[in-house]
Amino acid sequence: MKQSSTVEPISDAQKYVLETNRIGAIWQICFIANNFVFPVNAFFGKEYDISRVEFVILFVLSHRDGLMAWEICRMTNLPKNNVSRGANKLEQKGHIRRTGDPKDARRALLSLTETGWALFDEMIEHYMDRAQSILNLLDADDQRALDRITIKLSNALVAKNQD
Amino acid sequence: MKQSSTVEPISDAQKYVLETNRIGAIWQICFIANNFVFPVNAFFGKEYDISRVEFVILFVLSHRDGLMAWEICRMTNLPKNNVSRGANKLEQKGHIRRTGDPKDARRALLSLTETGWALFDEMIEHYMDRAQSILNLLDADDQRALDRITIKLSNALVAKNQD
DNA sequence: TCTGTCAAGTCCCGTTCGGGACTATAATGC
DNA sequence: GCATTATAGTCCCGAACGGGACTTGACAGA
Repeated sequence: MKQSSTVEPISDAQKYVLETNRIGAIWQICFIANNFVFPVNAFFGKEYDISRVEFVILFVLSHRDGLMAWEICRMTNLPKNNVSRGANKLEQKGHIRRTGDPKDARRALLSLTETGWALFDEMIEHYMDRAQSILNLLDADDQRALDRITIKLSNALVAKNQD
Repeated sequence: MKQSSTVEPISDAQKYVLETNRIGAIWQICFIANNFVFPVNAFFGKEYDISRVEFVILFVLSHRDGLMAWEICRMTNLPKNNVSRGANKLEQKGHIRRTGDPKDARRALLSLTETGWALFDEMIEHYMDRAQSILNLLDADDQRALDRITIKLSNALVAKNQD
């Protein structure tokens, strides 16, 4: 591997940043997230013709069916026009269904169709493999601790964002 | 707060996803990263007219001066055209300087200027405040554990990507 | 029942993004 | 020395993104 003119390998510079940066774990978290999300999205885009936003919608609906678009926005921090577009595309492709709320014509409850479930089940396998191959770089104790702490932090963020 | 027709508050659905999702800590990590990065970028864009990529370049250069664009790409997973654009804009604004390598005309070493350092010092304060306000949702032990584990995982990813 | 306000979703439009082709320079092999 | 390959960086262009205006429908208050 060719090195920079500083003679120092990149991995050393990366480690230096990781270990001395002034925003601590947040930098690492963004680094890990980017390392995971970009390749996976690129793969999904090519393999399944599903964008990041579309996958997130499928993912959320696989846990709670019958959500409205704005609920998905709140749950994921995605802007509503982005979710709107994603939901429209998924509907066009037949992966989700909109059920109008008879009591409120503005509302549309989104839910996965048969083919949507089939697609999601296939995609989530790839996703899990990739996620696990990253997490397996840690030993079992650290994996458990990471899971516990990130759930705690996420829940705290949810609560914080609520008001 | 208006609730969905499912009667269930969104935060409950969010918690459910967080705790039952099949990709584990990776979902949480992406969630936390997005929760942090989006608002901060929006703020920086307005307040300092600095995009995400530009800030990342400043951030990396603040740790290791005199890097080349491709090294920043490797360190951050950003595509090279994006870094190229960011570096050009930062140069136009006078925040970084390109020093041509006399031995290799293709190479240009990037380094922060005085004004670049001044800008970065100001921005990093905001960044640290935001990061800390999120991390402080955890107790001191968990903060330490999270830092330790994410550093370990990041370093492992760096090593994995190397080959 | 009219009017003002709010809420869900869509549309418009300028910006950012990123894959891949391309340019320019250096290194390598014969 | 010349042809080939590799490397650093830029350019082009279509796709994705997101702020904010807009549309439509619901609802509260007088």
